[in-house]
Amino acid sequence: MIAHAQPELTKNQALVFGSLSDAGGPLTAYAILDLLRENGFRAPLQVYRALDKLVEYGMVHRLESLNAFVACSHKGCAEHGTAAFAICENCGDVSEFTPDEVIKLLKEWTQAEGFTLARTTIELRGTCRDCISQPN
Amino acid sequence: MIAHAQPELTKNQALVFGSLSDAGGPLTAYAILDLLRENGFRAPLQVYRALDKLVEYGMVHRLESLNAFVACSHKGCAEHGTAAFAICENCGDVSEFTPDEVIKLLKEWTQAEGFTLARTTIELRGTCRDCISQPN
DNA sequence: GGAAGTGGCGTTATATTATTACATACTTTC
DNA sequence: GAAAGTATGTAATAATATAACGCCACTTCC
Ligand SMILES: [Zn+2]
Ligand SMILES: [Zn+2]
Ligand SMILES: [Zn+2]
Ligand SMILES: [Zn+2]
Repeated sequence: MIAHAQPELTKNQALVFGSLSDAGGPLTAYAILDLLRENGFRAPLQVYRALDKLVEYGMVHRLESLNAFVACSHKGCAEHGTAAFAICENCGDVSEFTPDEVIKLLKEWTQAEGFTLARTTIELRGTCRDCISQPN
Repeated sequence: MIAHAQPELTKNQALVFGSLSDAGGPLTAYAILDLLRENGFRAPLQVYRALDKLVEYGMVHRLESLNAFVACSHKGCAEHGTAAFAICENCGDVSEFTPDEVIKLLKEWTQAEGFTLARTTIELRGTCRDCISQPN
């Protein structure tokens, strides 16, 4: 949908994206900061500035209900339609998916309302299959 | 969907709900606190505790992408299905709606995934009809 | 009545998340 | 080389949210 070529990342952007990719799940900005202190990071703004760009490039998604960030789950972060997220409140796992039919319905609603849609947040909170089947 | 009888509100809950109803739009917890200082409010917890209950009762909704709260737009706050919100980034207006078909599709996804859904956040950001037609 | 439990409230302090402001450095463009 | 644009570093602060403690009112159970 949003067509971004895979951009050259600056040093800080690459470090932040690496942290998120390695984590394999959501991290808060301050968690990233702590991970990157050994790489010379000293202040939150270094993280937030990189995150702003990475989100703009579509390589990282912001989870509004967690105030956290997660690397896009797609290979090479190819551009894709609006994403939705299922967040397990037990283990913290986040599943990204692309509910095209849902997006289509929401777009129809906005068009009927005359609302110009810029950005859509869809976040499901609950318990993932693994946590249900393995109650610890 | 969620069946809550209209509960008796405590004094603080009534004050907070009144602020949100009067505002006719979203307020942050600290904005509510400032509004209620003349009513004796002194600390954020007084607001947050009331908001927790009001959200639990379904009378107030939390807007995750704004870190703000809004009174339910339904008369008497009758229980209703999962709500979605269209938020105008120009004028701040928030429209609450109940996209039942969207919710149905999302539920189908969660059932297929074995994900036990507890709570759904759907927030659309953009520009409302009025702000489009009256560009200031 | 008294003990124990529950829920709301008030207050202080603190934690967490995010931005403002200003200075420096480097690159691209003309 | 000047100008503009972009990335960076740093300190300070703003904005959002919770922890911890004690008090009071009320209920329930013996
Ligand atoms: Zn993605
Ligand atoms: Zn889980
Ligand atoms: Zn509602
Ligand atoms: Zn508007």
